[in-house]
Amino acid sequence: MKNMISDLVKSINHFNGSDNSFEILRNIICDISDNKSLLNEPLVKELLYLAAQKMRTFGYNTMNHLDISIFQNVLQDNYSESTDEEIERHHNLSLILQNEAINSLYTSSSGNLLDKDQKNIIEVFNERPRLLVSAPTSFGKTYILREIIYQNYEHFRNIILIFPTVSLLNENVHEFKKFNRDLGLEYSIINTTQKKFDPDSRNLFIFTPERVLQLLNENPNFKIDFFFMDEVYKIDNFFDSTDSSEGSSKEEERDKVFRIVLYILSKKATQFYLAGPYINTTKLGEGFQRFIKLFDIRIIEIGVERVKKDHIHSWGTRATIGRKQIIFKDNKKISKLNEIISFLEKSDEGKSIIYAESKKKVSTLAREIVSVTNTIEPHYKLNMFIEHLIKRYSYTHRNQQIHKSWTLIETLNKGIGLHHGAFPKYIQSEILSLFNNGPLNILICTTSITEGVNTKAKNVVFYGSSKGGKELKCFDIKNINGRAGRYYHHFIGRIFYLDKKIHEKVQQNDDTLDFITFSNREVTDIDLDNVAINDLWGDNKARKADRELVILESGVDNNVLNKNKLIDKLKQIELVNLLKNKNILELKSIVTQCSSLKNFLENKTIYKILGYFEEVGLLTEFDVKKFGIITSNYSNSDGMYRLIKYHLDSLDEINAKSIDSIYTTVFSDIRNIVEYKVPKYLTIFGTLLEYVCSLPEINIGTEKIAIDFIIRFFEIGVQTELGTELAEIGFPITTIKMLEKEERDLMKYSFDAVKSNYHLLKHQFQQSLDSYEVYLLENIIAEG
DNA sequence: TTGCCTATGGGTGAATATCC
DNA sequence: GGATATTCACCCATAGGCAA
Repeated sequence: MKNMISDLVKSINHFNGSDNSFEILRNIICDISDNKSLLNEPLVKELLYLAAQKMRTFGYNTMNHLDISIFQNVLQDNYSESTDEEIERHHNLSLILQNEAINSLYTSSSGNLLDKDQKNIIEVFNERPRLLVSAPTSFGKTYILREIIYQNYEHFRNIILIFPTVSLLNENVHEFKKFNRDLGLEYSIINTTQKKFDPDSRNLFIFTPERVLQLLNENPNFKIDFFFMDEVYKIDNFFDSTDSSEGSSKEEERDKVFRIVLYILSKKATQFYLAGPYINTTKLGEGFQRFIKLFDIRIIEIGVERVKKDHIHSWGTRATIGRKQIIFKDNKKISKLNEIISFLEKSDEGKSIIYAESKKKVSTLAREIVSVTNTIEPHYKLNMFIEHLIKRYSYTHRNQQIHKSWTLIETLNKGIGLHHGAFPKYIQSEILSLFNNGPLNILICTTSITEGVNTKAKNVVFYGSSKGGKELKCFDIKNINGRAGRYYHHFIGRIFYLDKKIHEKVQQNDDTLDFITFSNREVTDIDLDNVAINDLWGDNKARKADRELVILESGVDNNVLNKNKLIDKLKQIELVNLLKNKNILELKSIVTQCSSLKNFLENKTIYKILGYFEEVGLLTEFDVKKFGIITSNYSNSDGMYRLIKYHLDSLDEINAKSIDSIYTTVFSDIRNIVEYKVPKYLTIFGTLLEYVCSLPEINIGTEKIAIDFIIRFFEIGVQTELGTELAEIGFPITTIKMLEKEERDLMKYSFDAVKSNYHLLKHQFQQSLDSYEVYLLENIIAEG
């Protein structure tokens, strides 16, 4: 304790603003603050306060509930006339003045106290408004964003904020609504492409890259003043391969969307702010360097974390945690994990995330851990949620209720959450919220947890040492580590390594982020289609020229091809030619089939359309069959049951492994095929069909085509206006489908009508919904 | 979907290193 | 020098890729 104080004094004196001295001082502050018993000491309080003020990192004082008043006892004393005391008094007075000076300097115009690094970023932006910031998780990147928007309110009329996932959109919509209201700003906050907006007033779009593309397609000349892109490393698939475990084939990877959106917006808006964690800005690829130069972008790299990270070597026979030690009884990886978990549980060391390498591994690990974990106290909301999962997703098969073999249910009952990309969005976010604010203390997850979602975990345990089949990159490891301890919640985050290789790898820093559009490397055809020839380099220029020639010769209107930016233009041309050569009668019948959902479903039009894609080589015969069966099955009101039943029928034994794999497959199929791929193909088809029909030589009226409605039906899975709105906010789709079937009268209302008359409809809703669903619905209504 | 094949990673025991 | 810890090499189970 005495050592700690003298170390603290020494480090305060040695602090000179360098990363190194910052880290040393931070480690001491965090170590002391993490040990609450030391905090009672008035001297410790004063020193901690001074240290944080000196670092201009005010979060530490907020977390320790320290402010200048801790010095007041000295001030309020009646000083005698002795000279020493006067000096002392003088010293304290100047301390207060100094403190006030610091605070007013670091208080932003919106009234928030900013850390030194945060303030610096805003100043740099105001000097040169194109910025790339690399900063660790929970550094406050969106906090800075709000400050930038506030300071530039006058000339930021239309703003786009880009986040990688829909759940992040919802989180940020909430925050920005509050920001907009609290500071009296006049932005309309728009997060879906369906929502109408007035281009001449102030708009704040909070979109995924896909939604940005759609916005730009529909409003090609729309003026954007400023945009923000979070997790900007996603433009480079080599750098980040988190998505590849999703089972998506190469051509579906998302990096292209990020690249194209960043390319288009950079050319459109003069001001932007790009952010991402752990980007080594001294090792940017050739293409990224050109991008920086071309757009005159300033780079800021924040290397040091605010939270101290304890890296705990757990691959050997023992693990040392501060002064405590675990001596492993067994050398098996799984038993070590169990020992770590029970250590953390017993010593009340906070919430933990366990990293597993695949969805399957998440379930198997869960099953092995659950047997040694203690049962938790009953928790009202958790129980409601479990009841709901059972009610909506469990069925009886061969006289067995399948949820009894569903690992998720078993683990939730024991206070363990599972998290991976396959679960429906609302299940993912409920599990996260039960982990962050509820009774779940352990979360077993894949890289899905790094998708920008914030958690309150203090510990991370590396069980998995790869990602799907692939090797974890240094970047991935850092990103997962970033979840250990959260600034403003913890001083220390712990990372347990069960594999030495992972710990070695995290020390290296050899990942290179590139923007291949501007590089000499071979880019994809889709990149070529969306980039101006003058911006390309190397062989890509010639490739683009060749393609342009083919496109020109085809005679197909380029504006039509541009509407679907993510599909190879040459393939689109092939499709146009295919449709052109069809018999007029066949085209007419397709148009009729697409005129209403009823016709579409009755004629099994989906097979015919997917068949066209097979003809041009975008799909295989197997895909067409599979996509067709799954979408048709799911489009029924008992779609979930049909998909699960299909797998159950071919099952020889009901056990946890087989049931888990059924749920994972069904959930993944719904996300991948029903909600993503099929709508994508239908959208292209719709565009091209309308184009072909409008050609003078064909000339078929297309006014009746309702393909947009059909697409939305598949994409969201529901039919009514109210259902669509509810689905968008994150209400369970299975539940909406049930309501659409059983409560037709109720579902005829508009969302606004339900909102304002909820007290009258309440009873009717309660009859069909389970208590968790009622809770969700009431939350949605309360939030408006 | 199914089944085969390959790559991977975990477990095991022997060999080597390290510590007292 | 002995005991313990760590590393290494090998084997096997398994998951995931791939093709029909």
